Amino acid sequence: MTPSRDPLGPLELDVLQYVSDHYPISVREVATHFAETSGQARTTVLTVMQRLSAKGHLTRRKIAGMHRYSPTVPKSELLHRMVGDFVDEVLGGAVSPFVAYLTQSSLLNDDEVRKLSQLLKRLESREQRGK
Amino acid sequence: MTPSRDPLGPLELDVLQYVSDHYPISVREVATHFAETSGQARTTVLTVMQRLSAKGHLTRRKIAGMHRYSPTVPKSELLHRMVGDFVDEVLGGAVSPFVAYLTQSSLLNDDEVRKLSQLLKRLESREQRGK
DNA sequence: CTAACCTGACGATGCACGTAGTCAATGGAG
DNA sequence: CTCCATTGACTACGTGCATCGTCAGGTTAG
Repeated sequence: MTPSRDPLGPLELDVLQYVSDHYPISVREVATHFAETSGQARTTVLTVMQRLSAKGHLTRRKIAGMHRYSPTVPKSELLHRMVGDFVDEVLGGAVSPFVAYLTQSSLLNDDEVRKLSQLLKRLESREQRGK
Repeated sequence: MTPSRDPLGPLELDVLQYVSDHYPISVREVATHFAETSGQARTTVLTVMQRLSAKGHLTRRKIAGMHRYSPTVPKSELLHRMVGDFVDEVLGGAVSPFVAYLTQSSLLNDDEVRKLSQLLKRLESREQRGK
């Protein structure tokens, strides 16, 4: 099942990302992590993961008597979609505000500037070939 | 009052942005717009705007017998904060996913590529002076 | 001045998410 | 085989947002 484009809540997002970084993972492992970092109860994490599964963001297989969860889409695609949704819904499709954000903040390190530079070159050549 | 960093719901966000683009604006005008575009009732818009005011995102003055709303912060700052929140909360502070997103999509038009280019120049010179 | 109309305050409902308890099933230890 | 610990399903509740109705008070057209 393809994940729906439902807006996820903050905890759902955190859990999904954690699973994406550690799959295949059991509820217990995820619960332990979130119990330590944010203090949620095991059942809370379990519920969230069940909801995430119901929404199609996670799948699970029964291995050695317990469920191990994995994301339905790779993390790169997950991030891509989240960024895309943000750009569409919040920024109305315009990336300019993000560019403006970058100019005002000092978030970028040398490496990221380099990546951005490469990106730009690629974009320019692509644009010239008529998008 | 400074707006709180509460996560806003989708409609709250839309309304806030619309007000930011048309302030000072009356509830009626906003309601008419959203009635036409998304079909919400006047009272829905009114309620949302009251919540937005309560949260400190909007202020209002009584002019000619009715309230006219304005944002408490300019739109540029609003967008800046929204982008910042998104980067922090969803991307965990890393802008790389954003860059990756840009490389894979054809969202950028010539103008935005140009802006990006200028941004990059500024960034490079800044980086060289040791951030 | 008064009635119709507009405006805004309040209240009510529904749904989604965060939160977590309880209980049943399952699997492993003796 | 039986008992305990782990696991997961189900249920429940509080809060926040979307939704809108109602009603009172203010404004305006006659």
